[in-house]
Amino acid sequence: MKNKRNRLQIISEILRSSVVGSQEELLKILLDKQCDVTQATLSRDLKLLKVAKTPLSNGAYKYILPPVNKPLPTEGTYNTFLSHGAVKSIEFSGQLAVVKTKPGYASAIAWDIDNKANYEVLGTIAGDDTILVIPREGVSREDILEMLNITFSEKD
Amino acid sequence: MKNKRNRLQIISEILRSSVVGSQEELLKILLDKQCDVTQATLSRDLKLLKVAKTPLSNGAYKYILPPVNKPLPTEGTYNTFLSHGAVKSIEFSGQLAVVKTKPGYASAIAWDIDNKANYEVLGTIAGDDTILVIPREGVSREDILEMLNITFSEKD
DNA sequence: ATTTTTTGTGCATACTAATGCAATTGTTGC
DNA sequence: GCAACAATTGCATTAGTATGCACAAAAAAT
Repeated sequence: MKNKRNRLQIISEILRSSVVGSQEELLKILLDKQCDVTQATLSRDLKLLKVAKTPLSNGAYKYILPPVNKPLPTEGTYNTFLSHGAVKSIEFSGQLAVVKTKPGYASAIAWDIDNKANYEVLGTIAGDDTILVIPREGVSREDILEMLNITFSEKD
Repeated sequence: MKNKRNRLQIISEILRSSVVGSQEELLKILLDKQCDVTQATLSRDLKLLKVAKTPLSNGAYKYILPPVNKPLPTEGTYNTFLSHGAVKSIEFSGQLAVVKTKPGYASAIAWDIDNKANYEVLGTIAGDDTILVIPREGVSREDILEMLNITFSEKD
């Protein structure tokens, strides 16, 4: 077990900067960079990174990273979302989440959520002090909370 | 050789409206819709449509259509809704549909939907670039897509 | 109309990716 | 330190996907 996090980092850099069409191919590139793993591990890594394999116009395939590569499952950032000055509460009902903000802040916060949330959120609709968050199917309440905490854990 | 173009259209509606994780799975859904093809053909279709297979947070996989910014492989009278200049995407979660538009366009498009959709839609709520569409009970996702395509197929 | 070319498809198979299992290594709490 | 547990990986295998080839159907050319 060399260093997984480092390897994931290297993989993202490779995928961001070149066209890789198969795991075997990526395997060789990694070997050159002193990362000696098997295809099995690579498959798991790519799953973790949510890398998609997509067809190109030229008939080949390419692995692509998800649009906004969020900080991966980093540890302990709790309640940072609720610590955000403008956010008052978040509650769930059924599949939906409702975020309450200070008056006037809803659109701004909603915009942040829209732009920083990658997979979990389908869309948001903001009033003046209320945001309706529509999670993607299969996304749990915990997933949403975690996403919000990570999203709002730095600066802003 | 039934009708390739029609099949591609059906495939994209299926992929837009549900989570499909393998070609075999898609094959079965297509069979229900009187599209009887083999996995080989499906693989070619997906390549043509540039459909990517991507891992989800929940550990499963999903085929996803490319973002609708480029001219789809020849377009007839299909996908007219998504071809609408201001409409960026439509996705579903649970009973709800979420339409993304260019900034500022949501209300206008929502108004169109409200007024032109008779039975299928109970109502819409629009933010700035997001519309929440609430379908009537018993209306399927594909019904919604079809309704939108028809609704937006003329002048507008 | 007949030939030629292009397109669409299935079949079989090669290729590629995902994963159950077990072994190993790292972590945590006594 | 040591037991208990969690994380990471390889191996072997299965599951899943892509494609060469051949043929049929459609379209285009003559």
